[in-house]
Amino acid sequence: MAEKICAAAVDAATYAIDKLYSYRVPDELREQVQIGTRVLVPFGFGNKRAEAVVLAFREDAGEFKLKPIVEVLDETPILTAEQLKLAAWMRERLYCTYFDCVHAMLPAGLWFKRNETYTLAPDADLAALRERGGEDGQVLALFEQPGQTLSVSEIRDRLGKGAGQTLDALAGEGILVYHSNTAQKTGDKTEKMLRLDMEASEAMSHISRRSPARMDVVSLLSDGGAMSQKEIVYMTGVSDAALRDMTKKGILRAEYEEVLRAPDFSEVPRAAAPVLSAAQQQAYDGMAALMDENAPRAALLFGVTGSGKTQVYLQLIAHALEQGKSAIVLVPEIGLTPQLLRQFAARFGEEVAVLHSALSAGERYDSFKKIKTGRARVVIGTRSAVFAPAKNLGVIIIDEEQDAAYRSEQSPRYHARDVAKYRAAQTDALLVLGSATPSVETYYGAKQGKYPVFTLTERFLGAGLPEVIISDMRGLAREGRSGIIGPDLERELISTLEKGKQAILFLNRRGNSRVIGCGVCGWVPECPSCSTTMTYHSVSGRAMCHYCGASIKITGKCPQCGSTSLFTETPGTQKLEEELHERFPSARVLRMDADTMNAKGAHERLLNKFGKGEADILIGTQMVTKGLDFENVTLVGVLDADQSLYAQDYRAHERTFSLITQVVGRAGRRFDTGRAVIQTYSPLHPVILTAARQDYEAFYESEMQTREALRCPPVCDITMITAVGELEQQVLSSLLALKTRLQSLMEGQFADVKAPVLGPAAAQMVKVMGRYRYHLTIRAKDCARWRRLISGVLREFMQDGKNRGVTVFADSNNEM
DNA sequence: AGCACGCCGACT
DNA sequence: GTCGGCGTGCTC
Repeated sequence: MAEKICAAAVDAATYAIDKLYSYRVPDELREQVQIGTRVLVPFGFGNKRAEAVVLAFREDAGEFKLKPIVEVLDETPILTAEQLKLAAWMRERLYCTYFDCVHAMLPAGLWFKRNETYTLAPDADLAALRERGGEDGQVLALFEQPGQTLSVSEIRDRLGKGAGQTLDALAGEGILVYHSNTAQKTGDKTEKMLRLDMEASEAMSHISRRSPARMDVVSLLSDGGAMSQKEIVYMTGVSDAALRDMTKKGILRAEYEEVLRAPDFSEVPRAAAPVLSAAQQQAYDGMAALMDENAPRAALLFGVTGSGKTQVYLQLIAHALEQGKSAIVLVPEIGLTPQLLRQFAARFGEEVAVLHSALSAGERYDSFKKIKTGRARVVIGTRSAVFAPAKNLGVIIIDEEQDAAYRSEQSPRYHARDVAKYRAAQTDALLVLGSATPSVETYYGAKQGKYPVFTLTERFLGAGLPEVIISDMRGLAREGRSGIIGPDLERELISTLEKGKQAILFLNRRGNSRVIGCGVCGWVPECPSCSTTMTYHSVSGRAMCHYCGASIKITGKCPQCGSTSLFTETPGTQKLEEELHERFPSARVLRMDADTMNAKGAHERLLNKFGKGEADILIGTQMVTKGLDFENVTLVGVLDADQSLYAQDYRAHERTFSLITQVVGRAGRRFDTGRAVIQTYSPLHPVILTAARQDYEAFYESEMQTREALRCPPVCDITMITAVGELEQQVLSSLLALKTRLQSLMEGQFADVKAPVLGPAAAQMVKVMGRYRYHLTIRAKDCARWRRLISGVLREFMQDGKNRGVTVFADSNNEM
């Protein structure tokens, strides 16, 4: 029999050298090696073991002297033919490696912690072997007796990196026996908790006066409690290495605690099919008919907030199940609430599998297996659930399809909507894009007639749209009015509280940025490795950088001029809370932001509290916009609607419109007509005006004009090439060289896709973790030919030794 | 990216 | 003489 050869995607291969590598399949592994199984292969000079996925079999190896597959990691193929095809499709479009794509499709729980060991052969003559000099001798000196086993990491620790080849050679001679056991990773199922392993006073005596951070750690843990490593680092700014050292010295003890549990649905009582409203029924009928065509079909379900899209989804999924098919439902990261899960569980019980990043590795693996074996046919999850190995797919639903969370910011930089489109087309499934404010791209597609639109306009149970007040904030400061709550909002709050109703106030910004500075010399803490101002956190008394986590202790004295006039300003939720307490002393206020949401389950507890009417006003950031449904809320305020309006990227308008529309939709969801106050400094801006009227159509028309004028998607594709590196000059000059190369290719063999290249321009955050980032921007149609040009230039760049230390990547139609 | 090879300066 | 700096090239 001819020798069997397979082609595999190897994880150790970087973009510059990514291709399918051929390996010899040893006879004894013949049966096990199949397309879609993962294997362990030797790669590179040291024959370091690398993980790989078998993608094809080959007849002939060509010139190469092939290395053999060492081990097979799966009993049965872990990836289906459909998934492998999808991987190839992604690689071609996303400027990433084969393995990146494959990796994105598999749950973290499936990855292995490799423990490679070498055992000295039992019959080895140690004395004779010790006579050997050089590297062999050094390696052998580590073994004290025949039969002894050492792990590769141990050997590397003692001898440094270079031992690989020597080990391999000795194994070849039969002196050492290689073995690898692959224990499934359960790493992120637990969190590392640290506690003091001795009395605090004794611990202190073990610490040098010169390490204040370690003293902070001891005093932090002096009450005998345990804290997660992450929290300790956050509170004290101590390094991981210092904590490790303290653990080694016996000052601290590490424990591992389970972090999260898989949601348990067994207790959820089953619910019957909902009765649909006329509009819901019409939308359902239309989409069910599309599903029954068993052809690539898509539809846009355009339903205002509160119009009951979820009921339609549930019915569609039930329809798919009746046909013996399966369904995938995608929700944005923050949309995946326990309330929503319970709804699905009530309807489909054990058929539901949940996939999202907050699950532990083990749980994700369990869900994955449930789906792969067909035990669960309803998958609900965030972005990566789009890869779920659902069999016989009937429908893929993307809820709030405009949400930015569907785009991955790491390689592979895919958009779940694009992947879903491809999968639906490949498997003759129906793709449903649901939204109250569709992305401009999606609505454009609908206008082009690519898919039908089903509209839900009436709000559930007939609740009306809120009355919207656009509150002009210009000139208020001149009138001697300070603070974030304007006169309109104040008036509305008073009347809401008088009626015993509830209000939600929304701050249009990320997290809780508290600035600290010196009132005398103007000093503000700047991150040494990122281009940011550090924000002050009162819990830890430190200023920290949100990008790299670096922090400095605030002592109450300005490090620059020594004055004690440090001030902190809280433009965020804390300040608003204070202002509310001042003006409405009797109102009970709940604050929902990153600061209060750290503890486990805090989110749900807080919402429950608000839902039960234990508070009058809920304030928060992005988190409060989605998925909340409170009967008693009749007032909603957007405090700074402009915040996201003037951002640099072309999706800023879209995001602002969507945000305001959704927030406004929070008011008056049930029987009372609600009111919404939008505070803005641009009361005449079309985005604000159309959002206040909840007039998507008008917003779309005006936005499309902008997109055409600026040549942005969907009118044109934008490819962005980003270079990142530690030396700013080098990043700039390499990127400039790349630009020149791109331009010269577009003069020559790629004249057919010629387009102007803009940049290099500094990224919004020029410096992150000590690395500078610059962009090139090109507006051109993203076609196969174009991608060939870009991927070619990227590869060339990475292969050029001059660009060492600079990494580049490209992506298409991302935010800028 | 990693890792080995190779070619030059400082130091036992 | 050799140890080790990092420039250069390769990974089936």
